[in-house]
Amino acid sequence: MAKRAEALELSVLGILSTSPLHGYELRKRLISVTGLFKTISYGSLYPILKSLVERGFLAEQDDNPSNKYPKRNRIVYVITDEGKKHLNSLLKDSGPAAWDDDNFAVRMSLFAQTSADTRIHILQGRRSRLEIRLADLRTNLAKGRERLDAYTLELQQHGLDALEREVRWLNELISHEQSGGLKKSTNSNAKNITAANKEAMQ
Amino acid sequence: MAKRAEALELSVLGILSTSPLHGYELRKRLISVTGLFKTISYGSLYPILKSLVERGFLAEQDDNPSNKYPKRNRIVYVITDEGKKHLNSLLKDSGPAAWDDDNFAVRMSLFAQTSADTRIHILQGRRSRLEIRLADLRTNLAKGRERLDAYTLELQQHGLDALEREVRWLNELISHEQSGGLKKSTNSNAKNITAANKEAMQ
DNA sequence: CTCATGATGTATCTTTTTGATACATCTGAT
DNA sequence: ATCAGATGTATCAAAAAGATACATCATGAG
Repeated sequence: MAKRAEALELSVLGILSTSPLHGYELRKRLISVTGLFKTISYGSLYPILKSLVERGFLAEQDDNPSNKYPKRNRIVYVITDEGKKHLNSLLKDSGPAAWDDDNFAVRMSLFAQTSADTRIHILQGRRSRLEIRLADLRTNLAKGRERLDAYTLELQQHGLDALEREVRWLNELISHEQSGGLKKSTNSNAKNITAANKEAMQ
Repeated sequence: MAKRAEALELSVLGILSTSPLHGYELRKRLISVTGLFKTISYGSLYPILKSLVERGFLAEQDDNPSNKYPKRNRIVYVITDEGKKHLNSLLKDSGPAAWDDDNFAVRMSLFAQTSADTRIHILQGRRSRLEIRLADLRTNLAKGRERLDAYTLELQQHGLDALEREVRWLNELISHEQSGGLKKSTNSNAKNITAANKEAMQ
C-alpha cells in the first residue's frame, strides 16, 4: 500500500474508533486533524472506506432510523472488532514510517491511544528526521549566501527558522513525556486546558 | 494546465533564466527552493521540460564540448527569447493563483525579477489567504476544546502558532517592502547579508 | 409562500503526480 | 582493482487530486 493511503487508513480507523460517522463528516474531521498540511479528496476517501469494509475492519451501519432525515442517503461506518485489533497493531508501530510528514500529525493525534514508550519513540524519530533536513538546509543556505538574492535568502532563512522551531517544540514534548506524559500545554500561547480534557486523557 | 504544473513551469523558467542547466541539476535547485514543502519527481520534471521545448520556451543546447565528460549523455536546457517573454508575463500575475501553498514560495524566490507593486500584492494576498485559514483554525480549536484530548489540542495549537508566525513574517515583509524593498533581513536569526547579495538584487 | 443559494451527502471518472525502476557514466575511497 | 555512491536521462504502473454529477435539506430574501 502507498504511504499516503496508510496514513489515511490509520486516521480513518482512529477517528471511527471514537464514534461511527458517515463519509462527509469523517472527511471534515480528517481535515481538521491533518488539514494544516493538506486536504483529503473524496476520490481518495471513498475507495479507502470500501477497502476497509472489504477487509472486515469497518461495517456499514443502517442509518439511525430515528434520524430526522430518513430520505437522506447516508452510510454510517462503524469499526469492527477486527478493525480495533488492526488499529491497535498499527498504533504499536513507532518506526520510521511514523516519522514522516504524512504520518506524524496523524500519529500524534492518536497519542491518547498509544503507550508512553511509543509516543517517545515517535517524537524522537520525528526529531531525528527533522534534524537531518535541518542540517541539509543549513549547508545549503551557507552555500547560497554568495549566490542568491536577498528574497530567496529570506525565504530560506524563514524555512530554516520554522524548522528549528519545530525541533524545539518536539524537544519540549519529549521532555514532558519523559516526566510522565503531557499534563498541560507546553505552549505559551495556549489557553488553559480544561479539566474535561485532562479527563479525556485518562 | 494543472496548478502544480503551473508552479513548476514558472520555477523552471525562473531558474533557467539565470543560467542553463541540465535536468538533474535543475531538479536539485528546484528542491532547494521549494523543497521545504515538497519534492519534485522526474516523472513530473521531464514531461514539463519536453512541453516547454515544444512550445519554444526552452531550447536543448549541445552539451559544452569542453565538458570533462563528453560521453555523459546530458541535455542542457537554455531559455529562449520567447521563454523570457513568457516568464515575464507569468511574473506579472499577482492574483490568487500566486497566493496558494504551491505557488507562493516559487513566486517569492523570483521576487528579485518582479516589480515592487507585484511583490506587495502577492504578499498581501498570501496574508489574506492565511488569515482565512487562521480564522477557521481558531473556531475549530475553540469548538474542540471540550471534545479533544490533550495531544490533539497541543498539535492543533502548535499548527495555529506556526500559522500566526507565518502571518507576522508576512507583515514584516510587507512593511519593509512599503519602505522601499527588502534591504536587509527582517529575521533576527539571519546572519548578515553580504554586499554581494545586495548587489545581486540590483 | 416560494424560490434561490448554499450546506450536506454519496459516488465516479479523467487527469496529474508520484514512486519505483531501468540503465549508464563517473568519482573517490579502500 | 573494485565497489559503493553520486550523477544523469527516461519511462511506467499505481495512487491521488480535482472536477463533476446528482440528490436532499436549511435558510433567508422577496
